[in-house]
Amino acid sequence: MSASHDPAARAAQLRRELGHHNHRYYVLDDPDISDADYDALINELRALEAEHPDLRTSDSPTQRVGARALERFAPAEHRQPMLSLANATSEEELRAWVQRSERVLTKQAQHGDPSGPTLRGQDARTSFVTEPKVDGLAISLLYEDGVLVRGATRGDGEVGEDVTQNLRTIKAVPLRVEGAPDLLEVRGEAYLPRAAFARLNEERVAAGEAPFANPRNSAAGSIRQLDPRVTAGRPLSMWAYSVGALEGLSFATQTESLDWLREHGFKVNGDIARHDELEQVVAACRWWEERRESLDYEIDGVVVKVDDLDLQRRLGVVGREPRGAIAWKFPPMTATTVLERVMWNVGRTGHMVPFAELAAVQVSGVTVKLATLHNEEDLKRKDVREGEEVIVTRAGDVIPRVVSPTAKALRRRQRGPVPAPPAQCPACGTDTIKPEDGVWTICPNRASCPGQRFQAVKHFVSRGAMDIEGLGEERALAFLEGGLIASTADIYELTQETLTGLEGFGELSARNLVESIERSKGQSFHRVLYGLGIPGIGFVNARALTRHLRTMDALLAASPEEIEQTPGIGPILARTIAATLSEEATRELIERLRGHDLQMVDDGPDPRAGQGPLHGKTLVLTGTLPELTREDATERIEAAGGKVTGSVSKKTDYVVAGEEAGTKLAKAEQLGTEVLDEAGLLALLDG
DNA sequence: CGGCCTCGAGTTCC
DNA sequence: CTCGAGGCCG
Repeated sequence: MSASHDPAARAAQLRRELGHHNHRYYVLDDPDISDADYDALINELRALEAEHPDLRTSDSPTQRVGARALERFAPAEHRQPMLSLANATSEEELRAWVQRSERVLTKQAQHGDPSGPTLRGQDARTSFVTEPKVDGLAISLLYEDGVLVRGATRGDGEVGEDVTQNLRTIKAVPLRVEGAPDLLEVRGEAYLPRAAFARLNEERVAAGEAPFANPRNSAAGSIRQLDPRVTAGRPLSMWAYSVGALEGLSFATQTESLDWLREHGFKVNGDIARHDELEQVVAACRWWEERRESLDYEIDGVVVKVDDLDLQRRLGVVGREPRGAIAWKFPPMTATTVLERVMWNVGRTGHMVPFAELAAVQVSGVTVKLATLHNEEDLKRKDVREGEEVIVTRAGDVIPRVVSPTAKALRRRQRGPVPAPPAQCPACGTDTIKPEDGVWTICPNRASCPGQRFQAVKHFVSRGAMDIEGLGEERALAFLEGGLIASTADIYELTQETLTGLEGFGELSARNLVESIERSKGQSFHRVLYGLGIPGIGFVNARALTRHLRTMDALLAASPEEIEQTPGIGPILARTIAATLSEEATRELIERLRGHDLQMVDDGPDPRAGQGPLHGKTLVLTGTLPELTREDATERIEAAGGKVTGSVSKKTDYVVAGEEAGTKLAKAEQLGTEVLDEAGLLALLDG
């Protein structure tokens, strides 16, 4: 067999052979030739393609390493939205989901839908498929006539990023699918095997580079590399788990589609199983959880799907979540480590806030060194001591939290003292006090404690208050320490001249900051009031007060009794608010801000005037909406007479669910609260 | 009195 | 997002 005879035929043969070897090696994990022999084949093909550029095809194995770097990724619109999944965190929720699915199907069947679901006996019953929920990056692969034409990330579910060049470098991604229908979209999870991740990190450390925090992050980061050669250097793999858009072929069940994918060169997890009974589903979830640590890939749960694809479609979509599938999430991971020290911070209102310094430990994929201890009472209740072992978790899988001492720590005969709040404020050294009836030890130096002032400035510039872009935590601290500002009002006296030349400031950034400070003067009165940081006036109460009393002058002149007339404000809050407002320091701050033309009058709609379409309705927002920001949505709901609260209860009329809706959506389902997506909300707003 | 709500605070990733 | 404390309201 000589290349000189017929280059085209030889090239085709090499491609076929290399495709076979790639599949054996990367998908089946069972190579049948040596690496050297493989290299010889690919080099021969490269040489051939270099000599005859017209022989180079986009599905050639040599094209797995893209040639040039991109400037940024093009948007890639999904043929079918890539939805997120509802979560079940307990067996009960999983059972509830199964029962609910079957109930919905039964109801549809009873309504005599002629093409209704298959019934077995009285109730609609179906089989379920359990699949590992791999912690990686969801991707979509689009094949036209069997050739990979586009690979995309999930993005917002509607539009992702075109990362075709990078996905081509993944050996488990077939570039060509023999016997594929006209159009085929395969969905899967790109991930970095644990062993490969460990190796990669060793190499990075050896090369003096920072190691990656966890396989998930490095997989996501690798795929979003602009230069595909970097991606090619990362040993990524991919599990295929479903078929999206499809033309020229159809599947009756999830199982059938997975079998097809497996037979056509995709890597499909071999432990995916089908079950007829709920008990088997639960058992499978437990089985995965037990094996979790021993797998070569990270999983954070199990996806349970209704096997019958027609039934899946019938179950429909609520919010952004298909009802035909659910993610059974493993309980948040905990870890054991040593509580090295209990430290204290000063909160905005002067509270001493304890936090834990921990011996660094991995908790569900990230390194944790600090964790909240909440407050003094909580600290006492938890019964932890410095130098002892504690259990750490991540609340909502995000915020590190000390749960309790370990059993071992509790068994110690001689335990250290219960950590006590400091006698002096850690920020200003003033003697702390603990009011008789209070839970918190406080720093009484409200006016000039640098800790409290920092918190006050941080709060004032924050997103919910004046939202001053370019003035974050770090700069606020630098300005305070540099003596540039002493209070929030001083922010409005910063000029381009004072800023230019300061550490980190050029002419441009100085101008930008001055501009955004100027812009913040347009923020509405309720934001200003909230920004003052008066105890008891959070975002909601600020809104209520400005609505009710309309102007700063009216508020300053109001007696506690008058303030109490505001909906949501009772006698206790009214008294403390009036007291704080009458303090000299508060008055002075307000007058200075007024001097800088901040809004002191509510120009919003008078709630008594309009009766909007949402009048008297309570809504809860959860997840990320496709278009509206949370603030926009809140504003529009309120303009329509509705109220937005933070948690779902019996009083909630609607839950508006977006991307990655959390527990609130689950709660809504449980209570039977009506769930809307953004379009549904907009429709309501229009009446 | 009990349910519901708001406030205030923390932290890590990108 | 999540939690505890505690105020508000029916």
